Amino acid sequence: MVGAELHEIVTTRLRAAGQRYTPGRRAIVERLLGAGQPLTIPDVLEGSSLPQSSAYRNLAVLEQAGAVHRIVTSADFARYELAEDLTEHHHHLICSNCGTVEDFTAPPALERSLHKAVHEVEESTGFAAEHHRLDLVGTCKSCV
Amino acid sequence: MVGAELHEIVTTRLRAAGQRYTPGRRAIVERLLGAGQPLTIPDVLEGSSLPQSSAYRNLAVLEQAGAVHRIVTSADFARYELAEDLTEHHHHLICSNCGTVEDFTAPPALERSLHKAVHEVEESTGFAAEHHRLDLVGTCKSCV
DNA sequence: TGCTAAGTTGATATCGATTCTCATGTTCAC
DNA sequence: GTGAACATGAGAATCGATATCAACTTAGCA
Ligand SMILES: [Zn+2]
Ligand SMILES: [Zn+2]
Ligand SMILES: [Zn+2]
Ligand SMILES: [Zn+2]
Repeated sequence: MVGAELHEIVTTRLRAAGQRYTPGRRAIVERLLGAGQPLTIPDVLEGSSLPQSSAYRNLAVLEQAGAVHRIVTSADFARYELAEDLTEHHHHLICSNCGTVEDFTAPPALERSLHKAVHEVEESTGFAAEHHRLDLVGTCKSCV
Repeated sequence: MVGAELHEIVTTRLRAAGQRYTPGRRAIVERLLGAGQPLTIPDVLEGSSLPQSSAYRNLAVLEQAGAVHRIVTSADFARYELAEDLTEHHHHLICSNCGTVEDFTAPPALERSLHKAVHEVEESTGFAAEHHRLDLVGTCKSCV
């Protein structure tokens, strides 16, 4: 997905939610796009003149519109990334020491196995799964 | 795992952390054992005379001692369950509507596939995984 | 059984990430 | 251009969770 295309999709999704794609929102989306990993609010604000309250509000709006996904861990701050259908399906490596979150892509065989299991669980429990979430919790490279 | 055995293990773990297995802590462990699904603090307090501050403190102590596991979702309250090695390895069905969390056990083939993938990811990224976490997010049976 | 150190309790105060408020600024539609 | 609707940003408010601290229990020893 190239940048221009991304912004068009975000525009469409915001419109559908009765909202506008303002420069502040675009700045947030671009920062998330450039980061390549989920960012906290302080990360998003760093070196920017964006007010904190606007960052919180706009990330919430973008999440409601389906353009951004919020990741909550046991760390102090939540993290945000572009919605999966704007990037690609992936999972997370969560460092229990420093709190950083990295992306990783699971082997196709595992994804197939997952989809099959999701189906089985739906059948047997009556739970309607919207998506699966797989995290590996441990220690990241830079925390040794 | 039968109750008596469980309490012995909890006692041991608390001792190792320099703490005691008091009646209040035991009451919490028994409630978690009886529930069979992760409970919020209000759930734990319901119909009990346990003060809120003690519940928070003791659940934190039990978590540090490795007897209890804390689950954080996007719902208002965190949830607590007995540590996996006191029950059995399992995963969670998270209702995005009402916030409840149910346990489910993944098919052995999936767990094998997972372990293999975890190993591969560790090799390729340098991340040291302590455990994996698989959640299905969707709508529970009672939320239709 | 007393004694003391260490741990625990519970009411309350405090914290801090996030959300809410509202007056002002901006944008879109007609 | 005008008005309605939406967005902004500074600050206040919210609220789950944590810290505080004096009073209470317990464990271990003499
Ligand atoms: Zn780390
Ligand atoms: Zn997947
Ligand atoms: Zn539900
Ligand atoms: Zn598993």
